[in-house]
Amino acid sequence: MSNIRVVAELAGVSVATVSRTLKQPESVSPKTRHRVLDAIQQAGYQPNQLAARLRSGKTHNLVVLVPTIANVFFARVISGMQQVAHEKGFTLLLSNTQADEQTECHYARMVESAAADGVIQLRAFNPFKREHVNEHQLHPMVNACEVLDEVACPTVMLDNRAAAAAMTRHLLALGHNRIALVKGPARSPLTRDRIAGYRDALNEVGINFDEQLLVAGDFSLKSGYEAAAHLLTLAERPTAIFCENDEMAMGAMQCLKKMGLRIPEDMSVAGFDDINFAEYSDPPLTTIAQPAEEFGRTAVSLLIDVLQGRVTKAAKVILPFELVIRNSTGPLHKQP
Amino acid sequence: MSNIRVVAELAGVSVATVSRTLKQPESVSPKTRHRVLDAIQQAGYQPNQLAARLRSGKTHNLVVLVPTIANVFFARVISGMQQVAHEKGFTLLLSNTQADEQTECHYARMVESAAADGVIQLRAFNPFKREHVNEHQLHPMVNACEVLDEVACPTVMLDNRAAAAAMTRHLLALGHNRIALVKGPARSPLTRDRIAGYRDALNEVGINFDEQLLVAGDFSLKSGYEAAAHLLTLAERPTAIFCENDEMAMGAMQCLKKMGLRIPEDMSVAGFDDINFAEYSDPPLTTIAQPAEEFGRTAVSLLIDVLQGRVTKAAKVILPFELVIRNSTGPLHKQP
DNA sequence: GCTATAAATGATAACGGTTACATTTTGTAT
DNA sequence: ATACAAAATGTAACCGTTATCATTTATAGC
Repeated sequence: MSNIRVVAELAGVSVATVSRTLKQPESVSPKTRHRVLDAIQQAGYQPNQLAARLRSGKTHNLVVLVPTIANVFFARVISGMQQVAHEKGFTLLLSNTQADEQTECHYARMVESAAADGVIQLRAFNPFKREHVNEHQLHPMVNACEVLDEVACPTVMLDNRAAAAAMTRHLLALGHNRIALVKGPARSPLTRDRIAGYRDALNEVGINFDEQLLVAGDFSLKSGYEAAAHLLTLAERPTAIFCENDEMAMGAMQCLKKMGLRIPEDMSVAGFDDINFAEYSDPPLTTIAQPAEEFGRTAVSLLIDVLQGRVTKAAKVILPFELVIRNSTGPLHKQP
Repeated sequence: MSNIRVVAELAGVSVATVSRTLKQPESVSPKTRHRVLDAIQQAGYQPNQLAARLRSGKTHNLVVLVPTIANVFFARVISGMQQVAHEKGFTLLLSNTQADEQTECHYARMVESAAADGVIQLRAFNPFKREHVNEHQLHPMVNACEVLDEVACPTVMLDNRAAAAAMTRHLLALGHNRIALVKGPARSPLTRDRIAGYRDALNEVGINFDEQLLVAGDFSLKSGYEAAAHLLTLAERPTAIFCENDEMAMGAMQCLKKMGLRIPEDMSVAGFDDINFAEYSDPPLTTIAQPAEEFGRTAVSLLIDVLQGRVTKAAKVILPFELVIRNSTGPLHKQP
């Protein structure tokens, strides 16, 4: 592999001139510029990024900590990240952490060991050690999707509370007054906020919160199925099930249909995220649309701003949601 | 950020000894080892990877070229890759190429510019320039999922032809003799192989191939929907639809149900991949299960072997598939 | 105590760029 | 032609490691 010295010799100039030809072409006279470019061509020269990065101290790598890539929503978020990263000359180092804190810390440490410039964390966990926390200094990190409130860190989020309230109001407006909520992972702030929104909406119309109607889930199809199965065993069944993501809603629908219930006549079902499959489920799913790709795009762009010193405050960017009403929710039908 | 010199001074040894303490601890006497480790601790020293990589010429980065991360199947493949990469101390540089050749070449060039050691390509396209092809030298590349036959390159694949034949035989055995096939992207070898398998099975029982029953698709839910809609307009309708992936099968089912057809009584539908949603669709989808995570694991492991010179031939690893029969396929019911 | 050998450590040159500073060349005004 | 500023180019230090080779120190055998 040829290096800058070979090119310099070939062009009959110094290595500095070769470097300048590539980095600041305007500072090199047209005729030497041509000579150098010809030599580069001839030598098949590709500048060694490692060397350049070592000298400049910038890796142009961004670590992405994602709990599970196999999650359709996250896959879309990453897709958006990739787009902006590519445009701005950055590369994404992907880490599928399975929500394992040790793995997250391991990858975050790549920043300290100069293997990456910054981190995008899609989960509510701070992978940086306390010791390194400098009160007035931002970590080179951006938090997206799931809010990490303990640490001052630029964040891209949805108003989950408002979104959950909007969906709950939609169900209430259809006449439902026993609405079950299938939660996400217990510790997630996302879950907490959505529960809050759900309660807000119930309070508005004076319906008492019933603990029984809150069921644990983990965002998987299976947990949605099981949650629905559990709800059907209750003495006082709900008439609507609001799931904190679409996968669980689809799992729940599968269970309900298997038990012979019609959707939405016998039970309304709602989801959250508006994944591709939501539109194609049977019946098509009522859900909250989140701008997944936009989450990714904004997060990367924000992180680059932080790295380049253009952002110095832990700003929060709130992205809009949309209530998408399809056919899985409908008016309450009185049981005969 | 403290460097190796600071640590060396702190421990009262040379930089070489510090380096050795970390890389080959056995070559350092126990007492200096302790002294050095203490100094490292005290200085909060993290070796600079950029420097180490520049010197050693290895980046421990692998570029992954994936057409669309948002594809559920690929997401699982990447998940498997990540697992092995992490275990072996490698990092994945993710590139969502949207099947754009220019983007693919751009990322592949990272190998030449020392930003990555190798490439895993999930699509049938060679991102390396011809000029660099050395007849007897392997590219630092592994091809997975979609076979790239023009270039000698280690490959991880499924016997798509056999799998498609197996599914077609299953449908034939149920009494279907007009079986439609919804294809993937036209240029894909994967599509070509699956068509070949489909024809193999038809030939075995002496059914003539009908061009009309071959419909174009692009692996999206929408294209499955449209393909089904088209098939329903045919004068001689098929009684079964075999889609080259599960998303299209789910799109097709949505269309059929909307048109009032029952599945499988009026029309059997089969997919390919066995994504999570397949089990939870209505009805649960008959499909070909592919070991997606295993694709990823094998690909990474193979690439590392190539990089370390343990593999010098363009070996093909063929992974097993499994015919998963659920309820979307059933015996032919004669129309009244 | 004295070699011969092995083990541990040190000094220093790479790795391949970038960049501050020094030097040369070019251009312009007198 | 001369002086002087501006533009172009060259020189060499530097980024933080690792690897090679030389040197010192420990170990063993006699």
